[in-house]
Amino acid sequence: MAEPDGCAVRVVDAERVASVRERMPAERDLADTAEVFGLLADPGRLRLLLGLLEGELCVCDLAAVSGMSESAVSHALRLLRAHRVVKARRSGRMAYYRLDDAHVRMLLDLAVAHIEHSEVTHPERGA
Amino acid sequence: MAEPDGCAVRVVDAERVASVRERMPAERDLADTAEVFGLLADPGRLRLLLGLLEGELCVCDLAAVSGMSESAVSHALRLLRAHRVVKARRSGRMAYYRLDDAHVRMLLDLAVAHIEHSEVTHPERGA
DNA sequence: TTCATATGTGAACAGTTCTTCAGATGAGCG
DNA sequence: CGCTCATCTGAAGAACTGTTCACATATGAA
Repeated sequence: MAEPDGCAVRVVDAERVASVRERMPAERDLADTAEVFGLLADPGRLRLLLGLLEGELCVCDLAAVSGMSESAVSHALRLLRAHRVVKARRSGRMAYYRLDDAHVRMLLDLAVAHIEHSEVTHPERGA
Repeated sequence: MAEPDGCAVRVVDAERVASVRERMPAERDLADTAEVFGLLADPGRLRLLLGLLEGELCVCDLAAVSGMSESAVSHALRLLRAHRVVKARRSGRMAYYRLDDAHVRMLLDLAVAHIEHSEVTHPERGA
């Protein structure tokens, strides 16, 4: 206890601060979580992942679906692959990608639900 | 139908592509969603928001909780405020912030649940 | 093998983001 | 009023990100 923490930061509610800091996840978990959110923080990658929600697609179809160049898609997929968010299945010279992270799928489902719901509550935005 | 879309992209499964594109949310919704994820894609902001999960805190306590400088906290809070993720209550010269977005709270809860769960499934990471 | 095709990669560039520093604002106190 | 303290802000620089272009790899067909 009584960790000085190196920072000369004033504190108002010391008890709350201590309690919140105790529950704060480890730095590594926070970084991992932030990274996952970061993967979803790009409209292009979001389009790719939403496209994969219903099943696997090959790279060229993902390009068609997302409107991105095939190179951009390949770079994006490499990033997603590196984080085990998608998985590739090769068949001949084609590569079929699919979602491979249940947590990310939940986040995507939640996002879709939110978008659809906001189309109800904010119909002025139109389709 | 038969939109050329300007892009000369080959397509393998034209039917799937058409179906997926039909369900694809509007560009604006995708951009909004990506922005929200982007707000959560930073360990510092994540610490601030997790700190607010249990109730409001003033800026200096948020700095203590997150280990960030008060200036960095203020900048982060301004960003979150601009996106209506947090809300400020002023009392004298203090500013008390609290979460103000049910959707973001859900995402945070989901993240916390995932972190706690992964501590069970990957105990080697320790606390 | 040679060719065409599907995907993957590296380098470079533009745009964005995060932090810090210095100072501004604004409230309370004497 | 002048002073202090809590918060906010703008500017500047470093670091990161996403895209493009050119090329590499690899598979299947001829």
